[in-house]
Amino acid sequence: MYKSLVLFLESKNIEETKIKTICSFFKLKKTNRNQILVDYNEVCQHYYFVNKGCLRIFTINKEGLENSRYFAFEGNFGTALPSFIDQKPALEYLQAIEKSELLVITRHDFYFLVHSIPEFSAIYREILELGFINAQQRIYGFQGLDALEKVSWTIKNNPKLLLRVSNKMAASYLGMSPSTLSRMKSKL
Amino acid sequence: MYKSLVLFLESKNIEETKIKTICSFFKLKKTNRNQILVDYNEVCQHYYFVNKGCLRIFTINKEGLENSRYFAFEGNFGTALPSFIDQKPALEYLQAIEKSELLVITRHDFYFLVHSIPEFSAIYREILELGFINAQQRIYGFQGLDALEKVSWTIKNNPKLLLRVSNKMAASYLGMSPSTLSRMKSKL
DNA sequence: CTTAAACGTTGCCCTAAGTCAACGTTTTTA
DNA sequence: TAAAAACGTTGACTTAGGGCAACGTTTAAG
Repeated sequence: MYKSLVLFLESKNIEETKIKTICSFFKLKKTNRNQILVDYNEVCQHYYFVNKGCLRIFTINKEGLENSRYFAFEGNFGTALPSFIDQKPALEYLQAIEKSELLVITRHDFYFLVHSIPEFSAIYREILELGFINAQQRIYGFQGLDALEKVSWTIKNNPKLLLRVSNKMAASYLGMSPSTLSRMKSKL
Repeated sequence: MYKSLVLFLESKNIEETKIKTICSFFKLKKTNRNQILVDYNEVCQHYYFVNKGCLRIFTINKEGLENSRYFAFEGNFGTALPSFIDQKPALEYLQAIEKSELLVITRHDFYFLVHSIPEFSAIYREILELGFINAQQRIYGFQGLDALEKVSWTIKNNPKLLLRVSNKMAASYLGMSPSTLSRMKSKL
């Protein structure tokens, strides 16, 4: 059941007993398609590891349009991180966009592991570093590119995205209208 | 000389002896206006604390246009972080855009402090968390906003930026042409 | 299984923002 | 301190991409 998490931790060269300890803090949670895990005004109290399915972080602007920030597929961690860190209302949604199996840890236990297991602290640091690098690439990658280039860039750098995710959600991630994304896809 | 760094560390409630230790790893470096600290193909080996002046991270795209990613003013840390982390060529520039006084620590010493002083590890984690949150806000903040709204958003969330930085650099940060930024400023 | 709602695609039109050029001002360099 | 280069602003023109609507298809709900 926790196989993918164990695999993930093994890939970080963590010894078996510590892996057992870490896993013992996670609980399995099954979700429906489109189930909301963190609501707009909620303060985020959990970190999620995707065993199966897919998570999305998004918000809705004043005109009612969605803006997607991140998709977490199998084998990745995801949560409404700014809220998780600062314990302020999320001002965004965390959603399972497919029927999913998630491994969930509470914030309390997460920080307990961060402080008590140096290797777990290193994993968290790595998550933050990767998240940061990823966000920077997205800023660089998107700034000054036209719509077609953004789509090509995403196919190259995040190939799962356009395959797993609806046209509408992908468009809201790419910062273009669904019509434009549709037109760009037909061009290549 | 290191007063602003000491103040910064004191604000994180670090005890005096550790502050002394931390400071002992930093060296003062004075730069000219527009001096490049990390070149495009260089691997970044230092972390910088801005005592006086201002740092900028930017890149240049294939059409020769600049794209600025981050500005660090007095009291902030800054470096070409993705390169610093991964030790790959930066593919971006780190530049002092004013005559500056910087406190510099080598990557080796930086990670030594991260691993040996838990409070310093926490500071690094905080830098990453803030950087991450900042990047997310920028993605949300800019996506779906028109040029005028981007400028207002930046005045609200990063008021120093438009005051300290040239029109051209600010435009390259905001992802719009200098002409457009100029026009937007005249509207408000 | 049937009906309704949401989605994806495409055509037409429109607007926000980019490009280019001109001109005055500031900064840099010799 | 004089000449050159870079910058900021503004106007005229162009264009990428958004809005809207139509239509067929897929998904959800009863």
